[in-house]
Amino acid sequence: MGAPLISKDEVLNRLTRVFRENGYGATLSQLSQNTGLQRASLYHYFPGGKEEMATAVVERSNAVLEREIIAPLHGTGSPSERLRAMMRSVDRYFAGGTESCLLGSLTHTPGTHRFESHIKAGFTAWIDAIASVLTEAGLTRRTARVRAQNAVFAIEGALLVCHGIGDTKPFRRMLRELPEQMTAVELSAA
Amino acid sequence: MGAPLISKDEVLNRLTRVFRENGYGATLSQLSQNTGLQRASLYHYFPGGKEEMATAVVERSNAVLEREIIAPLHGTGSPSERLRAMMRSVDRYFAGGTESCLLGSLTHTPGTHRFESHIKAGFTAWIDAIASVLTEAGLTRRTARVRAQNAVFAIEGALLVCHGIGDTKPFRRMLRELPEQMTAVELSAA
DNA sequence: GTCTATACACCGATAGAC
DNA sequence: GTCTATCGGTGTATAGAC
Repeated sequence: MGAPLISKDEVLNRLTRVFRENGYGATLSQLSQNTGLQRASLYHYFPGGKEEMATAVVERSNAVLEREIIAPLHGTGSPSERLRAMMRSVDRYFAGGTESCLLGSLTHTPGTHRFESHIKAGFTAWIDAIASVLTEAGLTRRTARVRAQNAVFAIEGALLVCHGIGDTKPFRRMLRELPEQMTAVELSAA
Repeated sequence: MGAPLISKDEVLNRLTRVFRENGYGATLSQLSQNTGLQRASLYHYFPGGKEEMATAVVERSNAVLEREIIAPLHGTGSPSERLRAMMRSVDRYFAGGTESCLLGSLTHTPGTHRFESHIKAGFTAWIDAIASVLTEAGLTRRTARVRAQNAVFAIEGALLVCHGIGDTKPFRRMLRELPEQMTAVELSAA
């Protein structure tokens, strides 16, 4: 013993999986089993215990959100192409609706006041990036902001409800339909 | 001692509050504190322990959903009036976005496989009732179903995200805007 | 860097007095 | 119908050997 069994990055990957499924209610036993490390070894990597593990996970997760989901919004192509690219990333990130959102899981779990700022930062960055693209697409600032919020609500709600009813199809349908709805021209008093 | 301090219905009210906030992660200490009853007294009402408490709470909660939120959809008035009535009920039920959804909280909490059927039943009944009204409003069955799903996704997602970012205003905005969006005429290839 | 062993609090649940 | 007292199990966290 003494030689590291897996890299710290791989440890974080596995911790993330557990926190995504269980929120802050994840237990050290689960985290230990899923990493293959004993509890005491986890404390070697994270002396601050579960709180430090969750903090590391949510910070890295927000970085992934930035890189995998937000960055495509600032890429090349038309606004609606970039929105479709984001939806593909979202579909991949949530494994077609089978995997949960870490921020959502943490929001629901008790004892997560310590992560409030991370949760808020993640959701806000996502909404802001979408709003920026929609502004670029010609929508007013206010409409862009409203539709960006609605899009994130739709994704998070679909994820939750589809998990609850045990059917991921409506989640994927939603992802397909969203870009067109978001960029549609406004109807004044239909 | 011996005389009941509060009615069983009031016990259920208080248990519901705790389960809504904490999901199945609610502890007997919390349930005891919020009811004013000692743990052992809770076992008098619910010999099956926490599982029986949660079952009673979710079953009653689904009955409330049926009575307070679904029933207005089958009332009098035009379809869009009934949708607006439902949104008012939803706003009241979630206290303007400050209170959580029991079904949502249970969905996210570990150890809730026992409530899967209740969760699915609640969400499904809600979606079906909305779809029925939208069909009545002249939408095709398929469009009605899709928009009903989207409406519940939007409500649940807004509830979650608004809780995460600590601002309930987008939730209430969403409730105001939803009825018009749901009943709008379809645009073919905008 | 990994492990075994352990400390101590809280968990859900039960026994039994009044 | 309420309570105090207590059980066994598991929770997070730590000590210390190798």
